[in-house]
Amino acid sequence: MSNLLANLNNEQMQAVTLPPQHALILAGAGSGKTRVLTTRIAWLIQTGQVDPSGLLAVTFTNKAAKEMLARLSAMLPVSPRGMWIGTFHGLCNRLLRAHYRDAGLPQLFQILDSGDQLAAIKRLLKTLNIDDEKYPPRDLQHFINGQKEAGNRPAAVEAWDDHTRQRVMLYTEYEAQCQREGVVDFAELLLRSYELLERHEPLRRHYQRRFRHILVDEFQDTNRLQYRWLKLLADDGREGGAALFCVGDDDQSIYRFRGAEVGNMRDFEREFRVANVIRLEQNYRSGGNILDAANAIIRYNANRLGKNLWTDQGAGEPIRVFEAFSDGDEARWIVEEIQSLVRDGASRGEIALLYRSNAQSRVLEHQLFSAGIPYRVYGGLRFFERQEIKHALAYLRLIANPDDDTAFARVVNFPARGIGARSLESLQDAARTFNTSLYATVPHLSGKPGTVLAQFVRLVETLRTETAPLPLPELVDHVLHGAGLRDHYLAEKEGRERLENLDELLNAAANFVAESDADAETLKQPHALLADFLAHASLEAGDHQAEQGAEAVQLMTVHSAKGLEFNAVFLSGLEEGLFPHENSILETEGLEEERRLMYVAVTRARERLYITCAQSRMLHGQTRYHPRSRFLEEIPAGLLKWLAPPKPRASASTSGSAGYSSSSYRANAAPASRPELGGLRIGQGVSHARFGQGVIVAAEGSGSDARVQVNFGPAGIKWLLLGVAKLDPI
DNA sequence: GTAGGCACCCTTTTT
DNA sequence: GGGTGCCTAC
Repeated sequence: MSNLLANLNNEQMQAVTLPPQHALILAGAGSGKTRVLTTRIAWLIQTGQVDPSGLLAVTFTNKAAKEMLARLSAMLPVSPRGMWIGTFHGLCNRLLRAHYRDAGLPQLFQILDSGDQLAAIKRLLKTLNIDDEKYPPRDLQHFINGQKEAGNRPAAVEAWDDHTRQRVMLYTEYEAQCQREGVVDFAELLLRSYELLERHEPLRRHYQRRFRHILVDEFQDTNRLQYRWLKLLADDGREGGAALFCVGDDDQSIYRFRGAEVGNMRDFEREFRVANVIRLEQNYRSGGNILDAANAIIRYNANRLGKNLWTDQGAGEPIRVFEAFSDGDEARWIVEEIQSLVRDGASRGEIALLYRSNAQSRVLEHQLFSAGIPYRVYGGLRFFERQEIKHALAYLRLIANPDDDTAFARVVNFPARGIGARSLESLQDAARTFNTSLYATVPHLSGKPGTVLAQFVRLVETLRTETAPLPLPELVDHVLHGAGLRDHYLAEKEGRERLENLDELLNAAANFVAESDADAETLKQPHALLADFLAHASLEAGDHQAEQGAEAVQLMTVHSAKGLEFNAVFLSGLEEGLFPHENSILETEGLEEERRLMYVAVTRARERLYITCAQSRMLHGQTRYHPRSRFLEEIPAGLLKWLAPPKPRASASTSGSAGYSSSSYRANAAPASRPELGGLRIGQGVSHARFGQGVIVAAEGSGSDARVQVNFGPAGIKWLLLGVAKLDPI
C-alpha cells in the first residue's frame, strides 16, 4: 500500500485518502488528475474500506474508462471485478438492460446514435407531412435533446407560442415513434434510467445501498440530467448515501455547446455541502512560460472557481509566434519547422498540430503530404459511422428487432432491389393506418409493391432463422453474405476499402465476444449477444483514434486534444473569427468558452509551443482577412518570441531566424493586401438601422465593391456593401 | 428507379 | 472548397 501512495504530492495525497465524504477536486491541466482518481479507487479497495461492487466510476469517454480499468488492474493484485465503470450512457444502458420491463422497453431495445436520430426525425416529418423548412430536422433534434437533458417530457415543456407548441407536438410524436420501434436515443438512455430510478423506490434503494462511493471524472462536462442522475444515486446528499468524489476543472469546460453545465460544480459544492474542496495546481507537464501564458489568458474570464498553475521546472522555452501571409504560407512554414525539429531528433509522434475547426486540416495535410511527412488526422468519420458498416448493422438490427423502422428504411432497398420512394411511401401510409411498424405492415400490402416488399421480409426472416444458432462472428458473416452486401461492394469500383471495413466488422464482432463476460446462459439465448454487440456499436463509435505513439505527426482539433499532451505543439489559425470563432464572439458566455478552449490548447505542450496565424485565409470558398486573435494579445509580450515576419511576396524560406519583439513588429505590421474598409476593421462593433448591433467578421473586394460580413447575432450574418449600407462604428 | 447535376450549407463532438 | 441532398433527365 505504501507503494500506492508513493510520489504523490501533498494535495494529491490528501485527495486520495479523504474519508468517505463528498469531495470536489479542482484539478488543473497536467496536475495528475487521472492518477488521483485511479489511486483513490485502488486505495479504497486495498484498505478494505469498500468492496469493488460498492464502487461506481463515471468517465466522459469509453477510452477513458478503458484506460482507468487498465491502470487499476496494474495497481491492484486482483482485478476489480464487480465494480461499475463506464460512461454515463454506458452505465444507463446497463441499468436499462437489467430492468427493461420496469423501464417499459423491449428486451432487445436498440440505441439510435445522432445520425440515426436525425434520420428518424426526418422520417417522422415526412409521415406527418410537416414542412421541414419551417421545422428543420436539426433544430428539432436539438430541441428534443435539450428538453430531455432538462428532464422534460413533452407535457412538462412550457410552450407559449404556436411554433413551440408545434415542436412539442413533434416531440410527442417522436417519442411515440421511438416507443413503437423499440429504439432509444442517447438522451433517452439517460432520461429513461433517471425516471426508472426515480419511480421504482425498491430499485433505487437497492442501488443507493449498493454504491458506497461514486467517482466522477471530467465533472465540468456533465449536463443537468447527468447531475440529477448522480444526485439520485447518491441519495440526494443525505446521511447514509454514497460519497460523491468529483474531479474536474472549470477552466477546461469546453462542451457548453452540447449541454455541459459548468454550474454543476458550484451546485454540487452547495447542495452537497462539500467540505472538501482540494485544488491540484502543481503542473508536471509544461515549462513555466507556457503555464504563465495559460494563466494569463484564463484570467480574462470572470466567474471562475479560481486556480493558478505552477511548476518547479523553470521557465523553459519561450512561446514562438509566427504570422504568415496566407493559410498556405502558414502551413508551409509549420511543415518546415517540423522538418527541422525532426532533424534535431524530435519524434514525429510527439508533435501535434492543433486547429479550431476541422476545415483547417486540409491545407496542413496538403503541405505535410507534399513534404512526405507521415501524419495522422484524428476525428472525421468513425468506424461505426461508415456507410457500409451502418448498412450491415441495419440488417443485424432488423434481425434483433424487426420493428426498428430506421434500420428497415435504411436497407429495404440496399442493395437495390426495386423498392423505390413510391412503394415506401405507400408502406409508410399503411403503417400509420394500422399503427404498426413498417416490417409488420408489409403483409397488409397488396399489388406489386407488396410482392417485392414481401420478398425483403422473407429475406430477413430467413437470415434470422439461419443465424439463430450461430456464434456472433459467424452470424455477422452470414448476414453480410446473405444480405448481398459483400456482392454489392465486390461489384463496385471503389468497393475495396468498404469490403475491408466489412472484414473489420467481423474482427470487431470476434473481439467483442472475446472480451465479453457474458455467461454461458446468455450465450445460449439466440441473438442475445447480438443485441449487446449492437449496443456496443452505438455507444462506442470505435477508436479509430488509431494506434498511439506511432511515428506520425498528430493532427486534431483543440477539442479532441483535451486530455492529451505532446512535446511540441503547433497551434494554428489564431485569428479573430476563427479562434475565437465568429459565432461565439457576440456573447460573453461564448467568448469565455473559446478562451477556455485556448487555455486547453496552450496547456497541451510540454516543452515547445508555437502559435501561428495568417493574414488571409480561404474559408467557405472565399478569401477572408482576419486580424490576429485577441488571445494572442492576452499573452504577456515577454513570454513570446516572434519569428520572422512575413515580407511582401515572401517565399517559404523563413525558418529559424531572429526573434522580433511583439511590439516592434506590430508597429509595421499593416499589410498592403488588406482591403480598404473606410475606417472600419474586422472585429469592430457596428450598428445598422435595421439589423441592430453586430461585429464585422470578414471583408472582401475594394473600392465600390468593398463589402463586409457582419454578424448581427439574432438578426443573422449579412454581407453588406460599404458604399450602400450605412454602418456606424460603436 | 437511378445517375448525374446543381443549389446550399457550412463550429467545436461524445454518447 | 467540398460534401450533402434534392431535382431533373434518362
